Amino acid sequence: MAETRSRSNRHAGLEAGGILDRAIALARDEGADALTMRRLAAELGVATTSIYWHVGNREQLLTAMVQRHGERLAETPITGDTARERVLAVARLIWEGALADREITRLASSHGLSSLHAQHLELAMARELQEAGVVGESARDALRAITACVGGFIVAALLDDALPTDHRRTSVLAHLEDPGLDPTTRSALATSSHLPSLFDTTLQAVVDSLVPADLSANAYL
Amino acid sequence: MAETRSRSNRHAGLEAGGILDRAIALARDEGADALTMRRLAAELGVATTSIYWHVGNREQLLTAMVQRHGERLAETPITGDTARERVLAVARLIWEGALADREITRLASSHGLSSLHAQHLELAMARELQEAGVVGESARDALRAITACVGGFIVAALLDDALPTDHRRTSVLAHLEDPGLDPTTRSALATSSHLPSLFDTTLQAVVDSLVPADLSANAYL
DNA sequence: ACGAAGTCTGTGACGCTGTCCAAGAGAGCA
DNA sequence: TGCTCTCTTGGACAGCGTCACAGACTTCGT
Repeated sequence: MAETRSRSNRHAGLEAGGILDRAIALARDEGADALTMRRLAAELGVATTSIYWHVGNREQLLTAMVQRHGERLAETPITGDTARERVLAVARLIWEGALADREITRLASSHGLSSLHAQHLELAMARELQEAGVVGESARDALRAITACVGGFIVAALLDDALPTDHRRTSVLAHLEDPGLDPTTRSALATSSHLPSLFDTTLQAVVDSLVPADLSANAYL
Repeated sequence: MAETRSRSNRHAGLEAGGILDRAIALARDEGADALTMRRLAAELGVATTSIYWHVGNREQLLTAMVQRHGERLAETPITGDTARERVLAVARLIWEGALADREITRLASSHGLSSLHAQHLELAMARELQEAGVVGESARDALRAITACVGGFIVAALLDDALPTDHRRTSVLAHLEDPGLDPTTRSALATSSHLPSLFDTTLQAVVDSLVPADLSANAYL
């Protein structure tokens, strides 16, 4: 009965996995800023140093959190008739997964861990690219280009709901005087785009430019 | 002789502009992390509180820095035969300007000030879009999509040279096992793409999908 | 010429952060 | 019982942004 949970509950039953889950929950529920070592320790009813013992310092904590969270993102099945469509579908999965838990994404993005966060989905995209006939350096470059654009849209979406109103891009651009600019455009710039649909059309174009059209499904092999 | 420099050198000849320039230089020369209030004050030979007096708190300092730096970015003339080409040229200007002073870009990007940083160039892009016949909400959406992709590439480039080797994306992806993946692709994933050329081809595709081809230069008007 | 008003500067503190040393408590084994 | 290994803790350290307060200097009104 005391043997079952491995050998790690010597004192307080604290283990790395539980710390990570609690950290993820804390960031998701109360924002990325709420995730401090002390706050997380308090949440666990433990001294700060215990986190260091089990997980390591803050950077290691964030890395492990993002990795763990990223594994869950890759569980959704990929749908689509052609490989080309499935490439786009994976892009959409990255996008949706990132926005579903924005605070984790924010944490990952501000610490250069986005690649780690989406690594499994990127691998899935590499597989779909291969099935579409894109391999080797072309696959590497296609993957890079697509994920760069996806990442850009994610950052844009994160900024849209976290920025103080006075330097959102809508206000920034609208407050810039330009006599030559069409008044229709000018007033449109003060409103915000519908990012999900913009994401779809833009990434469609990017994927189409990088992945050849379906040559009855056997261009390579 | 003492009247010439306006009326602002009451005590130490300190003024907002000088503080901002020094802050920009400090960030550029010694990295974004070196820019602390105390460090900047020491650099200026002044107490920290003086910065608060002239510029404001850290967020206001960063905002003013980014704004000032962004104005200089917009001084480069825009070249290109068709309006469509000039849209791409502006995108390239944003990209190159951002990478020329990476530390400032890093500062802007990590504080949600990227729109502010590139605001003048974005306005220039709006003008070129208008000349290409894209106005109103279409212009707003095109601008948004293009800048999102540009931003994504910029973030990707910043990460490439600032990340510890062990969780760069090349290592991250290469260390992921997948039996079904083509060995050529697998080894290519361990190398890094040439971002500048990838940027060009990708943004070419994005712009082409959003901006109609040149209808002998007078589609609108 | 003298004092009041306004403008700028410096001192020093507050609460917060990540980090870690050194000491202790508990379990298992001899 | 005592030794060892694993885990937990308290408390400190240096650094950060921020600001209340008091002092110094200039300018102006009288």
